[in-house]
Amino acid sequence: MTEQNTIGKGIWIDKLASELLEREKELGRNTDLLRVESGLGASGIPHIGSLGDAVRAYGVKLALENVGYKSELIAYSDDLDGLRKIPEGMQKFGLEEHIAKPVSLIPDPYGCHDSYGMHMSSILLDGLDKVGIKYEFRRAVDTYKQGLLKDQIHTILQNSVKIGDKISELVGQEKYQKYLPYFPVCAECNRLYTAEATEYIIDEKKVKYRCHDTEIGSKIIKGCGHEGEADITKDLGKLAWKVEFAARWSAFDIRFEAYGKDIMDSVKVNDWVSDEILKYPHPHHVKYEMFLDKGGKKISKSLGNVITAQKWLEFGSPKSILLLLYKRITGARELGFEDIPSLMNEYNELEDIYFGRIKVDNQAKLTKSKGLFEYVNLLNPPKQSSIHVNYRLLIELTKIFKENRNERVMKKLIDYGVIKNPESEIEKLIDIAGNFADEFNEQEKTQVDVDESLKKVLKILVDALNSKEEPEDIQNTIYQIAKSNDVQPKDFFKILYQIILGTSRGPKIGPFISDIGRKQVAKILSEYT
RNA sequence: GGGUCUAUGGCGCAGCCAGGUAGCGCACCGGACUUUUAAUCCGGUUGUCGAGGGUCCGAAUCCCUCUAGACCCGCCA
Repeated sequence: MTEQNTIGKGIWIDKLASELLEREKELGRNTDLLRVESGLGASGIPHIGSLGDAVRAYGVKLALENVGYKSELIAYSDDLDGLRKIPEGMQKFGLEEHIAKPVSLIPDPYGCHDSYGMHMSSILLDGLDKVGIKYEFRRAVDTYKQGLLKDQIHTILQNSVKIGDKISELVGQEKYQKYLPYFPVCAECNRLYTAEATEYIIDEKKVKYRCHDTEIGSKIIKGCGHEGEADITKDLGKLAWKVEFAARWSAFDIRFEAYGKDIMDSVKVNDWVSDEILKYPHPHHVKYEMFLDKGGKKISKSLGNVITAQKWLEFGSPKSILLLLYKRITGARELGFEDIPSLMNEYNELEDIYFGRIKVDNQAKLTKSKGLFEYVNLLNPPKQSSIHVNYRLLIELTKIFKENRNERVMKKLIDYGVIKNPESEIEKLIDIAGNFADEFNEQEKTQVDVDESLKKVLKILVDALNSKEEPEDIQNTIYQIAKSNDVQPKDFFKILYQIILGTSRGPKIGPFISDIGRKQVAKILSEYT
């Protein structure tokens, strides 16, 4: 790669934006405003993957602006989605009766938002706010209530036979050859999937439906038997996913939307519907892999399996999230909180490259790294480098110091020569590193076996620590005590680490004991004598 | 049935999307320091880049075929 053919800042986002622009030119569409869209689920607790969808779309918006176009991100919450499953940890709220109702019609069990759906969406929006993403928020419930999609719904229902056949051909799903791709909300019981629409009365813009028992997953949802007609311009209902995107793209004039591979088939159908039925050239796409939970690791157990932005931010900076999401788009990823430390350090490395403190010979890599750094800073990079402290070092230090943590870790960092003066920037890092240490420190309470001879030796050490010994001598003292009492120093040190740190290794023990405080250590050790 | 991704030292991974010196962490070996543990620091070893073919001056990277594994869709959204 040379200077002249670098697109934008040189990363995949720029390439995507340039593909998009090329396509728009070919189509000859107006490019005054290029809208990008991201969908938010509102039926469950938003995973960092849902955040990723919006963050990446925002990246494309930035890339478009960077080359002189106006762009806007629509964050669309599908809060007409029906509640199908009660999320982990929410069984206590008695949501059973609301199963199959649109999440925007279910009261917020936490009582802080106007509905269950809004509560969930807000968690995601809060995450976006915290990492600095700007967006225009729209809700499905308002979109349908205001009839913004009524023309598209009308066209789709008029062509339902053609669409049903095409869905069957493209993805092998035959359901829509029988039913309309539109689900009214039952006027009697407020449920969504139970109302089956069989006929569209074109002149009246109404669908006929009957509320019957239906199966979701392995559960049977009882319908109320109501038969009625729903006005698609007024009454509540929603298009099936296989056609809904297309309606929205056309109505909102969306030019770009990324999607996860799990909805690949839906996108395929929607592209066709958009192009052929609604006569709106579908937006440019990029497909991404889903984030998977780490297999076989215990880390998620205490936390539930959901990695939310909020939880991530307890342990890592907003930039670590942006780095995760902007560094690449391809490739299946197993993701866990244990990835945070390397991302924190990787950001520092990028910053060093950006400010020329690390030399990179390969011009292409240099351009890419700099570009990535700019995107992680949302194309508003800092003027000066921040102070860098290795995040893993911070975690180790915060493991050791639990009391007066900030002050003592800061002092250690100054001792080590990592920093010169206490900095508020570093204070924040110590806080989150401390959170990480507290949450993930393997408190395996390894049963420390202390036999009689060891007890004796420990007692001698406790006495020694309680005397007025100089800290410099602690290391030697321990060694001497072990040796003169026929205990292998190796074993003795190991036992000490186990008692003090809960691990079998650690920092040099003499200075370490004086860091914690001799009296304190003596007290801990005496419990084993 | 349809589709996507992954395969790189002993282990875990980066590099691939825009071809140009195969890299990192852990482990391992050696040295320094330490009164022999540990920690720290310095140095070092480890690779037919899953297999085969193609394009190219040049392929881990691009194209095709194959093998193995993971996941998604074929309820719903």
